[in-house]
Amino acid sequence: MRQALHDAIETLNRLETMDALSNGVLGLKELLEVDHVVFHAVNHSGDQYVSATYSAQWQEHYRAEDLTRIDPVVKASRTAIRPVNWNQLDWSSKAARGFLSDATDAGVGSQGLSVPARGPQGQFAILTVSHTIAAAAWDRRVEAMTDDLQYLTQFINGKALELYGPRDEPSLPSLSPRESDALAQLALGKSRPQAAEALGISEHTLRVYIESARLKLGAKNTIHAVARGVSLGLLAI
Amino acid sequence: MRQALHDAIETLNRLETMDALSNGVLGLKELLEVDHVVFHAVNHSGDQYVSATYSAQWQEHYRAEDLTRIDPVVKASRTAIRPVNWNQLDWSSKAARGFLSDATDAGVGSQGLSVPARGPQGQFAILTVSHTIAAAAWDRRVEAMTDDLQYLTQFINGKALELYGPRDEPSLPSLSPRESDALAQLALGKSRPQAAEALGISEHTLRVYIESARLKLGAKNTIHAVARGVSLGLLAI
DNA sequence: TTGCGCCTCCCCCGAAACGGGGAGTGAACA
DNA sequence: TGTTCACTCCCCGTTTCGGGGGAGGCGCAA
Repeated sequence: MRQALHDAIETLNRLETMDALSNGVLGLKELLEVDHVVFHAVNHSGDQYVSATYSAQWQEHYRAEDLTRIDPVVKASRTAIRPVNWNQLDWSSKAARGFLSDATDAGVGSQGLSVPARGPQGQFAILTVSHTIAAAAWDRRVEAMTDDLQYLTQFINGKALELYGPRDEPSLPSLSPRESDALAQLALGKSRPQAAEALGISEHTLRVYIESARLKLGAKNTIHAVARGVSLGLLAI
Repeated sequence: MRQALHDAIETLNRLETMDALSNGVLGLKELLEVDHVVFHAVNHSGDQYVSATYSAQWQEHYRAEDLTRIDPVVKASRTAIRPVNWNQLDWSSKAARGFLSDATDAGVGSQGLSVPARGPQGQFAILTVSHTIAAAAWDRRVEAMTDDLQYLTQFINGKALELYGPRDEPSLPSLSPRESDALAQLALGKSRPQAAEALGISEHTLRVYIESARLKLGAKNTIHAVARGVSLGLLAI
């Protein structure tokens, strides 16, 4: 399977459009021998990019109801270091059980594994495989495929970012070390007087750096500048 | 080499302390057949964690001069999707050339490859291997080792986060969807009136969500709350 | 039935931030 | 030599923020 995986990755690597990549992702269903495969990039300027083998009906329902806001899989994956086995999610709330029930009715699969991947500018994506199978059998398959899926997910995410990326941030801003320091101090919770003191400069000087950084980031205000700095990975916090 | 890599990862996986992981990282130098290996976690509450085979003198100099602020490798890796070959960095500025000169004098190695890795809460780390070799020969080695290094880096980063993580964020906050929405709108650059309008609520209501989210995040002010929300991956932006 | 969380809305006032403006020095580069 | 960038500092009026307070309805779980 590992050689087939490597071949699949080489094939994916040659693709040059998001549509082709999307089709390539859908094709992984046979290779991975699961009911469904989903690549779900949650952050792209607030938009979402989904490539899934789920039914069009379920995908439309998910989108229309904005289920990303309450999807326990997305919630858990956002803060996960390792891949998330659906078995280990908290399904205790009524909303989560309702969601799972609706999803199962829609043919999503009773078991799943979701692998998070992150990009340099705060982008976040999940590769999910799901299957209808007994929990114990699924756990064994999960143990066998986790390493390969992590590599596959990093690769697909990297490829998606490369294909999509130039539109995200045509020209990534560069902050001077002091500009970065100024925003970082604010991001760490310091007030302006405290930030100025921490950096050994006056509040007036700090303000100049904040303003300059704000303009470079194309931000509308200081909160926006800090948010962009953090999500672009420009602040050492 | 791949079987040896897999064995090394299994050994690393059994480690239970950061010191042991650090020693394990140092030991990768022989396996990878390079002059130096460095695991450099740049974000841990603003602190840095470094495990490197560089000389103690260079490490102390790097720390004392806070060279992370100007290190072109760190700068490029922060925003990189793929591993960064030092050959492809911008060494044109005097500061960058001075840095490279000092580093080379300190025995760092003339060529390097740096692999970025990210954590769910905005953590950022780099696994760097460096070697003194001709550029063309290095490029060939890079091509051969990139996939393995990406997997190795994700693994070490994940392990480091697991070992270190409980101290980072003992209890990860959970925001209600509306709280998250409120901060997300601010993070996207909207003023409070605009954010309220976008969400279809009053400014007073928005303020309640901002305050509530701020308390849950343990933030000192709104900027801090947004920064934490973004870096913790809690905001869909 | 009670308590809690989420979502919704309002008021006052002092402190802080913002938006506009002004200025300087030193180093590096064309 | 002139320009640009980074780093440094100051003023003032207006706007926004944050800390304090108040209130309601709805749904869910114990």
